[in-house]
Amino acid sequence: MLTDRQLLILQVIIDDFIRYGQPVGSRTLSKKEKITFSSATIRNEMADLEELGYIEKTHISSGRVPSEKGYRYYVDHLLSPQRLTQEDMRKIKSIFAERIYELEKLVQKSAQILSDLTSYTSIVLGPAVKDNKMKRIQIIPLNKETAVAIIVTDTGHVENRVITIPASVNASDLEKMVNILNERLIGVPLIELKDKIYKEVADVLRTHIYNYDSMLKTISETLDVPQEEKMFFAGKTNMLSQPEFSDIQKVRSLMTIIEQEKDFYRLLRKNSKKGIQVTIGRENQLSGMENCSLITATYSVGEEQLGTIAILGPTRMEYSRVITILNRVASDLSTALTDWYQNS
Amino acid sequence: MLTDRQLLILQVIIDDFIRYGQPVGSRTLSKKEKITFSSATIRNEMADLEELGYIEKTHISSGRVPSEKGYRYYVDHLLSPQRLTQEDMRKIKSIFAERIYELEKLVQKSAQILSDLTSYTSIVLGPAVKDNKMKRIQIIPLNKETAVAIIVTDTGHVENRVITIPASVNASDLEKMVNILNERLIGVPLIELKDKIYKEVADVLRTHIYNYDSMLKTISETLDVPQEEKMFFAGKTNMLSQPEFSDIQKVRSLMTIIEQEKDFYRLLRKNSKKGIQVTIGRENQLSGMENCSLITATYSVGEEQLGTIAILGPTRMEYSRVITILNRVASDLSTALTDWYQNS
DNA sequence: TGTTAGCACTCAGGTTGTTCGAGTGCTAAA
DNA sequence: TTTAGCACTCGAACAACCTGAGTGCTAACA
Repeated sequence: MLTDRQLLILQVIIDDFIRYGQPVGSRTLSKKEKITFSSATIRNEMADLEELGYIEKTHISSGRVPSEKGYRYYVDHLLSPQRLTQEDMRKIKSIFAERIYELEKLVQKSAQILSDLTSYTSIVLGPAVKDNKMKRIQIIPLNKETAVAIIVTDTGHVENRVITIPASVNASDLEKMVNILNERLIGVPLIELKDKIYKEVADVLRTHIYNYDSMLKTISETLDVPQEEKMFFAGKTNMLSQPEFSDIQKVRSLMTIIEQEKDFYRLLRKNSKKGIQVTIGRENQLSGMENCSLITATYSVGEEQLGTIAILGPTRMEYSRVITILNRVASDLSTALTDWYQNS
Repeated sequence: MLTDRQLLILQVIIDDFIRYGQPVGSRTLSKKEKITFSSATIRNEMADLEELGYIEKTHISSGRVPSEKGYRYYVDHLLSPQRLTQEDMRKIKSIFAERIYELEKLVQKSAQILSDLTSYTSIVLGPAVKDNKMKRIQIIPLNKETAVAIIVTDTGHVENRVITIPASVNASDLEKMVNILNERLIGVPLIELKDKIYKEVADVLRTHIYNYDSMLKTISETLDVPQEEKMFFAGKTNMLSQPEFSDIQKVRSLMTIIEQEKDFYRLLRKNSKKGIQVTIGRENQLSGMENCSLITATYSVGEEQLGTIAILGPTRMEYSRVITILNRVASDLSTALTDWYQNS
């Protein structure tokens, strides 16, 4: 186990490194207020800390730099709690300044403000459409072959897609079907729609509609709702200002990951456990993210978890500040949404 | 005026520089097949070309590099026409491989393929929603205060927004109004909707609907259609692979512009004259784009111009190839869309 | 008169050597 | 156990030097 003094030194090293981005030497440390012993003592302790894997040297006679293990320990045990400034609070409140009517807009704005506050990149995983409840289905013919299918949910979200209509289906049948669907399916979560149709509505349809079979295809096309939550980015270019990304190679590999979205989405889903999650450097298991840390928090309505907000920054990230901010935004977001859902 | 020999030299210099990205010296030039005279002669000619402002030196004893004026002349007079390879043609055709049902998807795919083909960044300005014609309006109440307003256009595009409903408006009035709007406004371009309402539909509404005045707000909220075309990017990170962007500063300022979208949109609109438009370096009048050129082409249905496709690359760009590709894609896109509009 | 060979000159970029400062580890004394 | 002192290491910054690619100019040539 680490001694108290070692912990102190580890903490001060990481704090300093996060602040200035330069390897920290024993002399610098000895000048810190909290540190009452000499640089030689510090050197001895640092040698031990290095042997244990918490800090590293960039070259043989350099100051020390936190290792991933060091950051991990720091995040788990050494974080000094932060208070938000007035200014920070003001910005966070500004997310909710206007009355919200659309979830997506709110979520997008949150991402924007988060990246503003932190100067890192922020990512928000939006509420999953698949959990919204059906409010209304509408099919509007465009011409002989095609129509627009529209599904409105209880949250005001609108899903729409262009579908093909089999030649054998006529307009009145279509209308009848839409009516039946609207009668039977209100309040059903979108993800369950397809299931429900086959189990409960099929019989009714068969008796009322002549062309039931050829209509099946149309129905299932219509109800093909995207499974995945939308991902909103803000401040993608913020990372370019971080000194660790002065190397164009690193920038490229990171940007490629962000641009691809798919792998990144999966990574975010993995982290979507409740509360604050921190993954550091290679813990992310995505090449190109070796120098990055990801901090995620979840927001919810009542007990139901709705989505994830996250900050992507360099491993040398202001963990404490970011965690405080994320916590705050996530909880404010949850409160606002719970309110909103109750009133609608 | 430039002599034929000077033109030849200018052309070969630019061709070579575009290919290899290195300043071109007289010795290198003298070895080219097309060039039959000695390096000393070339040096004399280059001195003249430099004096006239077509080429520049990077330092006192370096080879020559095209100036913006040089590129401008090259693009206007010296482009050697290119033929597309089989592979290029195949990729372009793949845009139209699947039957298209939604304009936006097609346009997005075009952007993707364009950036693939060129390794530059591509931007597509989508068809303006405001020119689409009204097919159906729908207002679906969510709760006492709010409703979703949906406008479907003849192209299958769906616009939707959440609106507030004044307490004084009741459901049946709302329904009545929607019916009247649907009767009177089918086929009207979205941009004209608001106008039309006040001029032609207002009277009908006033006589049929009790709560006309308080409903005005609802109507105008509903019909507030975005004026601007959507902008689709593809290959944003491609620029990172260009050697001229090995400097992180340049990358940052360029990315910031791309990220902002607003200025960029305006720039693209300025270039939306018919045919191929090339703006080189500072001609773009956007700081951060000094090292970039923008090539745009427009696509249309029949005579009506619908949107713009563009390639953003370094000034040292393969103008000839890009122009050929853009021309091709724009014309194929126009043909496909004209077809599509006729059949619907 | 236009073209070319030759030559002196310039400069970027790579290599090498040097110095400086920040840092280390080790040892011996407190 | 802590600390002062010292020898040592290394990176970064800098100057000196060399090389190669390139230029401009001049004088001779066709």
